[in-house]
Amino acid sequence: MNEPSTIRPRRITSYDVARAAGVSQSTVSRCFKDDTKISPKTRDHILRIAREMGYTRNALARSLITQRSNMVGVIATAFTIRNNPELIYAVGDALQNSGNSLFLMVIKDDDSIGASLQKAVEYPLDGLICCAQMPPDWIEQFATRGVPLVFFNRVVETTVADCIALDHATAGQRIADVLFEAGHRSFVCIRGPDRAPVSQLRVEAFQNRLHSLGIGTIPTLSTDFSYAEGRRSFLDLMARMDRPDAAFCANDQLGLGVLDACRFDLGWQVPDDISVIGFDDIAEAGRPSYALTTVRQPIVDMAETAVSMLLERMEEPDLEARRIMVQGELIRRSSARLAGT
Amino acid sequence: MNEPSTIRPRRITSYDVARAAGVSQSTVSRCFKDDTKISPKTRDHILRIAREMGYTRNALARSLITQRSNMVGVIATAFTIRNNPELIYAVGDALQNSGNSLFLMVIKDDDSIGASLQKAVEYPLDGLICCAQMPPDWIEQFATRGVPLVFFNRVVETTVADCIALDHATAGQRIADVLFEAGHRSFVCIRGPDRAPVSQLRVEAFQNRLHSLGIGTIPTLSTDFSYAEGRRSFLDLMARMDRPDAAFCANDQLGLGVLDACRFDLGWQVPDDISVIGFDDIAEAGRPSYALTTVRQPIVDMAETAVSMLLERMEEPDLEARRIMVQGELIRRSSARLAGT
DNA sequence: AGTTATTATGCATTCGAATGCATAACAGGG
DNA sequence: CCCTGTTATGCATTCGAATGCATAATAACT
Repeated sequence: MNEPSTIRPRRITSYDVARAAGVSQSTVSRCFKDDTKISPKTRDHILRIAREMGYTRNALARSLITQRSNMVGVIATAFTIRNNPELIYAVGDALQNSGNSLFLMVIKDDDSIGASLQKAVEYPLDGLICCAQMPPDWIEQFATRGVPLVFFNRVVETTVADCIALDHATAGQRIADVLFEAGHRSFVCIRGPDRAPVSQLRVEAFQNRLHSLGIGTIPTLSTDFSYAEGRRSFLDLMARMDRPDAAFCANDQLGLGVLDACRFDLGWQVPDDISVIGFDDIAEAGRPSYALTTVRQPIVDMAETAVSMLLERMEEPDLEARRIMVQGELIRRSSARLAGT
Repeated sequence: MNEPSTIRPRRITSYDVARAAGVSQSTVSRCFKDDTKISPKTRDHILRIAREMGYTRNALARSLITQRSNMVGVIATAFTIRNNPELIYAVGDALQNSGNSLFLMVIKDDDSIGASLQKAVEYPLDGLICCAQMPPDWIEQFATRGVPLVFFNRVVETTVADCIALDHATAGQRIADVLFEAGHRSFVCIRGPDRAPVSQLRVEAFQNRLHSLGIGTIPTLSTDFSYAEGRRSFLDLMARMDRPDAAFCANDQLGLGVLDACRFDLGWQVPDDISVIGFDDIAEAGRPSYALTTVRQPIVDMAETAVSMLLERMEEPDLEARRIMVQGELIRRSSARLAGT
């Protein structure tokens, strides 16, 4: 007896419009497609009535019959969203410009992706941009279902999905080189989470290069990729060792934290006492208060490329898998003593 | 003749599963709902077959019949996304925890909202959280269609939508008061975009309060709410006037820009030469390199509240409209000389 | 075993738009 | 005015799952 006091008003359907306009439902339907032939007279007539009645096409019903939802899923971790809001905007904008919509699935971290993948197939989404790690069987799954898939900054060994990523490893090496050339000989690393592939690639390449240049073990701390952790863990480390020549941080947030730790907690001069290098070139890194030397990750370009790759694959489902490696640009600022200009 | 070489494989439907399991489609359907009675034996049997065949329910088809898409729209401007990525995450997370999905519509600015609104009714979304200005006829539109609507940081005069916003005006006044009490007598304002209501509310309240305290016209510049513009426009202003006692910035990005302008471009001591105050309390404001005095906007709490308001209204469509004003907290840091502790 | 109470299942319809095919309406030509 | 060629419209079906109602199957009692 206690039914909802306000019933959601019944939706106006194409049949309602058809009836009111004295035509068939098919004719109404055709009014909203450009390609079909329909006499201008009836079209105007129907459109007027439709407007008066407040009729709008139901995208869900259309999707059911056209087999396209026009929704593209994006899976992003909390970290990605917080650190690369530009990415979300760029992807959303590009998608919308191509007539698609953005179905955003946020996940705590790479491990909690399951539910989102399930949703992606249930809805069903026309394509997926994934900024997180994905279990191989799921990759397979999307492939067999014919859902185009693009990985963003996660390199995946597969021939059934595209992938665009910064070349973290090369950049990590590069940093090792320029620091070494500039005379630095003792180092520390502040990493992100242990299983963040991005952090891993950057730091390991850095360390390996230095090893091959004859540097011994490099003290390294894992953190959660945040400013606060960067600052705290660096102080931790410095409490138990001598000041190194340089600190390499797996991303800029950590870098900023380390910079502040040096300047405000330890009272060190940067770069005279120590060189600090970050990764990403987020906006704050470029401000004079920080002037963090870093590697630029052109996130907006990458986002746009990711979307076009996806759209291409949506057109042409059996394109060969592409693997785009974007080279990061070393941005020299005053937080590090570097060789060269 | 040139048809797509890879045809998207036909989706496995409940009929397919039914046939394979030797039951009817209805029975398959019922397997995926907890509430309906079905014998454990057949359920297991069907679920096993469904899994083997890779069957997943089609959310679109379900929505068509249940009249619920389980998708909630969020409309956010580029600025909101860039400046409050936390908001996106918090909203997305809260929605997902309640069994809904996030349909994100990004817009360039408040003026380009039209297309998104159209999409919101077409899809159709079960509810809408709008972080932008919306034309009154559209508000009406959603109301008549029975689509719950919550405004975030946009105060709208309406009885048909909820709204949660920071009390920008009171906070603006408060800042005027504390600066005045601390002896500041000459001021400048760096505003955001002219039609950003948030900027308007903050700055006008600040100015009005100072006027009523006997302060004359306050030099004010409109910008685009970014660090770069804050820095640039402040320098512009300082080129044509004497140093004021205090600068009030409509948000923290501007505040950081002004701070850097003072310290790095003008060589001023903050807060000795000038007090700088921002608004929002973004992460960077709290770092020692800036230590910007500001008003905290509890964005994550607000986001969660917005979602619960929406969910409540989705349950109970004719709740009275609520208007929640969140009080900002003044965060005293070292960028301003203030009275009191 | 017979009768009732209780599940468990199936049938048929519904949601709203798109579309292939058939046909009606109309225009143009002789 | 009739015939042909277009163009515009309608009919009927489809997409995939949910659900009220009817009924078959089973369980529970005498």
